[in-house]
Formats: sequence, structure tokens, C-alpha cells
Amino acid sequence: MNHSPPPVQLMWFRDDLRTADNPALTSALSAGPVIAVFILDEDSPGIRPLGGAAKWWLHQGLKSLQASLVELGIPLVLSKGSADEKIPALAKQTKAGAVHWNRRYGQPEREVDTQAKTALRDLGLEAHSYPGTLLHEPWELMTKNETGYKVFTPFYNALRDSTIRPPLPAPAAQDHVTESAIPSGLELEELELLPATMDWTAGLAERWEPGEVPARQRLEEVLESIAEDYPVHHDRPDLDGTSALSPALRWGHLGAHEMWDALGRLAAENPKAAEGATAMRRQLAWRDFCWHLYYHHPHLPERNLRAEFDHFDWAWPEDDPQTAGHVAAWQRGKTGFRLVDAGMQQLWQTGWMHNRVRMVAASLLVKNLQVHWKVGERWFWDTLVDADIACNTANWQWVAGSGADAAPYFRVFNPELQAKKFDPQGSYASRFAPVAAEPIVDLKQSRREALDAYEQMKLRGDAS
DNA sequence: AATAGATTGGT
DNA sequence: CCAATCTAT
Repeated sequence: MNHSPPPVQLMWFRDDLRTADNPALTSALSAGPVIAVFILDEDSPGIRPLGGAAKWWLHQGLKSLQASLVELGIPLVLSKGSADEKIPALAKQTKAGAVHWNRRYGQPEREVDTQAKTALRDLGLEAHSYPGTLLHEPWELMTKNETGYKVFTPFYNALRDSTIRPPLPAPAAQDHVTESAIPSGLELEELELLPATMDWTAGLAERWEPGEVPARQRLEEVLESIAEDYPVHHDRPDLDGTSALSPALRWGHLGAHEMWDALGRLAAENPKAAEGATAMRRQLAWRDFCWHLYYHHPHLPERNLRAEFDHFDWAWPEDDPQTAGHVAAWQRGKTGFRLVDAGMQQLWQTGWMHNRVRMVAASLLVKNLQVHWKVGERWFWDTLVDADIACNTANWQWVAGSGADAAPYFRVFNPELQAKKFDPQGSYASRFAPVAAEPIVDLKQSRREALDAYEQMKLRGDAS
């Protein structure tokens, strides 16, 4: 018998920094010895560069992934540049039999992946892509009119009633790949993901432990002690009431299928936690909904989904000094509304903000201050560790009222009332915004002005 | 994934 | 006088 050993398989990691429940990795391992690759791509056109907080998370996440992969005998090669060139080059260099990856759904990313696939095929190499990041491919759930969903509830009902594949088990270790077969890559530090000069990341490091193992630990904690109170506590920023798994889901340390499945089992096994588990599944579905919207509306980050909002007279910080002052105060958590200021401080310090507070803080910016949602979206993009392009832009458009299934414009949060309801003792406020600032707007008046501006927008729209 | 202001109906 | 309910935005 003269069996030649199977060729090396490249596993291209992107937004799926985990070993368990990873279809592309599982498939690669079944085909032959695996070399893993991560490419920091800041060169391909149209891909928005990561924000500062996200880069910090990615740095830690890659370190953690590398450790998990070592356990499996899989080397991780780091690289930087245009992925559609780097991937075929690495495949050629390693004489790989195939390259495996889990799909991405943004238009620029899909173009890169298609070009990589074409380049690989031209070299006579195989490329295999898998669904791994979302519960469903964005084109799988469609309305009866064969269009993408624009409204969350029908989308959720379809998702809930659909079959969602169970998570894949963690893979077994492989024999170590021969050292000489591993292409040389960059050191993690050479990706330059950490701040170059002033290190502002201490608060992030204190709050988070990026990686697959801590993410799974948190999921266990959520199932054991968060889910039961979730229906009441999820709106309470002063309590540990949410899953806080958004960054783990964003970077794929935790697979959405694993979480969906675990919540389903919890609901079946523990009647007291069933309601909370279902509510959490709804949140997970919201993430899929955002990507579904983005896939069917690739201009979501740039354009209002409701075109009538093109006629809204948004304020921009570069256009007038008052708006510049408003935006600066909002960013620094000096608006004078303690719930908002606490949220903005929490964001700045920890790279994350409680979702209830995100809505209130966003509402203040786009409604009371009439600042364009893109200004807030960009700030969140740079400061959130969980920022992803679909959820960030869809949710900002949701608050602004310009989204497909957005909050009606007249839904203006009153930050003082919201604080009374959801931070009743003010402990969240005093934790993150211990010093009260002077309010930068009159709530009553600015609310009226916002509603007037909306009426003006409609008049302008009718006239044109 | 609202709020303000008015109205109602109980004390 | 108040809390609950309705209604417009």
C-alpha cells in the first residue's frame, strides 16, 4: 500500500474565533492536517477599518484562539494585507489541498471572499465556505413575496419556527503539523492592534476576558443565574441582568447555534427560566435580523432605509459650533443627564454599554440634539468592543426612526424618567457618572423641537 | 424597544 | 386628590 498523506488544509479565521461549533474548522480537520490563518485586512476596498476598542478585543481574542489551537495541534499564522492576495499566496506556499472558511455577509467582505475563491480555483485549489456565524443564511428566511424581511416580528416568527441546526462538538486534537510546513507569519504585536502611544485599555482589560473558554463560562453563568430573572432584570443597568455576551458573539468566541441550543434546552428543562430563555433567544434573533437587513440592503451603513429621512435637517458637528459642543459633551458623558452620562462613561471605560442605556443615550443625540445618527454610529463603532457593522448601523437607524422597522419618530426617551424606572437607586449613575453635570438641553423644549423638525421633514418631502 | 397631557373614575 | 386609562405625536 502506498498512501500519500492528505494535503494540508488552510482554515481561514475571520469573525469566528473559536474551535467548537465551527463548521469550517470541523470540515478542514476531517480533510487533513490543518494550518490556521488570520489576516488583518485594512487594504481591501470598502471594508471599514476596525475601531480602537474592537482592535483591542481582537488582539486578546487572537491570543486566546492561538492558545486553544495549540491544544489541538493547529498552528495559527498571522498576516496583514489584502486577503484575496494573501490567501492564495499562503495556499500555494503550503501546497494546501483546500482553504476553508465560514461566510461573511457584508458586500465588501463577500467581494474579497469571491475574489479569493476565484484566485484559488485558478491555481487549481479548492475553496469551501460554510454557514457558521448566523442562525440562518440571510437568504434562507424570506417572506411570501420572496423578499427579505423588513419587520422584526414576522422575521422572528419565521426563525423561531424554522429548524436550526444543533451546534457542532469541539474537535479532537490532530497530530502536530511538521514545523517546516508552517509558513512564517507575523507576531501578534506586529498586527499593531493595541494603541501605539497612550494606553487607554486598562478599563477594558479589567472588565473583559476575550476568548472561547471565558465566553462558554459566561454562557453557563447566564443559564444558571441570569436567565430566570432576565425578563425583569434585562432592563436594569444597575444589575448584572443581561448576558453581556455581545462581544463574544461579535468575535465568534461563542457560536450563535450553541447559545440558541443551550437556551432551548434550558427552557425545556427549567420552567422558571423558560420565559427568560425565550426572551434571550429573541435578542439573538435580533442579531440575525440586523445581518439579514444589511445583506438585503448593503447601503444600510450609508443611507436611510426610509428615504423620507433624507429630508430631515440633521445637525452635524462640523457645521456649527453648538452642535460640535453638544457632540463633544455627549461623547465625554457630560450632557447633564446622569443615566446617559453614566452610559457614555461605561462605554469609554469598558468598551460596552447596557442596551437600555444605549437606546436612551442614542435617543438624546438624535432626537433632543437632532444630530445625525451617523455621528453616534461612528462613535460607537470606535468605542464598542462588540461593534459590528450590521447591528451598529441597523440599531442606530432604529433609534433615529430611519430604519425599516424602526421606532416611530415620536418615541423620544426621557432620560430622567428612564433613570427612575431602570436605575431606581441611581447606583449605576453614581458608579459611572459620580459627578453631575449641568444639562446641555431643556428636555421638554428639545423634545417639542424634535417633533416639529419631524413635521418639517415630512412637509419638505411632500414638496419635493 | 415612549411620553405628555387629557380624561375618567374612584376615594 | 390620585391612579388608571386614553390619545396624539
